[in-house]
Amino acid sequence: MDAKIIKLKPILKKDKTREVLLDKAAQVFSRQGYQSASLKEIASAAGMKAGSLYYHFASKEVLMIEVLERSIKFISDTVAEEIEKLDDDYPFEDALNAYIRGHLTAILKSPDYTTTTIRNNGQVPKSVQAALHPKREHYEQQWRNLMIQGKAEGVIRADVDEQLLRLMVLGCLNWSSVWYKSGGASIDTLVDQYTDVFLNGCRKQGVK
Amino acid sequence: MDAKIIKLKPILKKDKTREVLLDKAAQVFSRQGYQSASLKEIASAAGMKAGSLYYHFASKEVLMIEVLERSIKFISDTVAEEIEKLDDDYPFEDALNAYIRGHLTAILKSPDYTTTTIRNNGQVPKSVQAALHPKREHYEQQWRNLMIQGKAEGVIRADVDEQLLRLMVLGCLNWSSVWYKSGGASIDTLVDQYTDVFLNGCRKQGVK
DNA sequence: GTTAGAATCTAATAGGCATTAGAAAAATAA
DNA sequence: TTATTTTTCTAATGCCTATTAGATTCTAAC
Repeated sequence: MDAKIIKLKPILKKDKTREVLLDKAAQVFSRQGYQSASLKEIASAAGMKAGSLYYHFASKEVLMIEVLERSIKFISDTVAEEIEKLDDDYPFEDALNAYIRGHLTAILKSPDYTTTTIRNNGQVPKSVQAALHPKREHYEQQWRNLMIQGKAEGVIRADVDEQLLRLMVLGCLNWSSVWYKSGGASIDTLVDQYTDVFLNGCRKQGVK
Repeated sequence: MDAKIIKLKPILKKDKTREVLLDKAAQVFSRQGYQSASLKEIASAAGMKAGSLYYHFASKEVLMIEVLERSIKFISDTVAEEIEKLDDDYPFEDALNAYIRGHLTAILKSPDYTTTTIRNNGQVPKSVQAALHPKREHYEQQWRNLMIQGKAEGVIRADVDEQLLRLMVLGCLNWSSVWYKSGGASIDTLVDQYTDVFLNGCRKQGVK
């Protein structure tokens, strides 16, 4: 209780190993799903035995929670980056495009973490679901605010329910991770068509 | 090898039990996912022991395959019903509405079977996935044809990719099963807004 | 080189799982 | 009733699982 009050540089190997474990866990969870992913497989992908994993994470659940937290943060951050690229006083159309671009980029470019979030939506223990709820809710609120902006600006038609619209867009985006294969259409192509169709519809003007 | 050539009425209890088992399996699979659904739970929901299940189904995989086959057939049939309600020479817009109504009705009104299909998309053994592929493909082809009709009629804009459009709509519909709670918005409300937004967009005419 | 702590491994626990073979029971037919 | 077939149960198989405690090895500071 005297000297050595300051303990600096606890840069341990531990932290790096944690990163590797989380990455491998995301990989395995996203491909196999929570239940059928085994700690043995995750550990061995990180070059260690299953038991050693418990030095870094208290349980499989805790590991999953951390993967999912990172996933949500990553999506949220990517959206924020896109928003920051806009000028101030951006109109709703630009904001929508930025949200779509951010969410889709995050999902499709780093699928390990984000696919874990999307695929394991309902199949994860309730305790995990509960732990994630606040962050999930916070991100969803941003989308709600976006729709409110659209209504406030008078861009979104009055007879379009903005809650449903939000769920339409997000469903469309999330489902992309189910079918998207890199090498096909570019993400930009998706973003532009999604924005265009949601704003203007697929129908040619002047028809009927 | 003489008389008794005709064996009629093999109406056994077996067939009814199979039905019950399939229904309960759909319920459990849809809620827990393939891997974490246990045959013990399915069997006990049908009032029997896990071992007895093997009198009716050769394996867990076979059981899952049959559930999924029924699910696809159910969705496909429901869509077909909606199409039959239309007059002959229906325009693309009506067909789109019928497809959306059929698919969504099937998904949301009988969620046990259909949610199994949607939730377990990537988390099921490859053998199961392979067994289902033909029926899945056949149903998807109907949607492709719908989009081709829209293009042929000149209703869908030239700069809208019809493959992407199909994936947008289906993603939007399928994702509904993730968030939809009976008691909220009616299915008809969803159908109408989905059709409207995909055809016309959410943007008010004349803005900008 | 000694020592302390960090990181990993070994080996065991306890439990769940799908699956199977044969006994038992239930339903049906004679 | 008896005989036969259909259906279910029992009990065991072997395998895989998450988790734990303690021994072991590795790392870094002195």
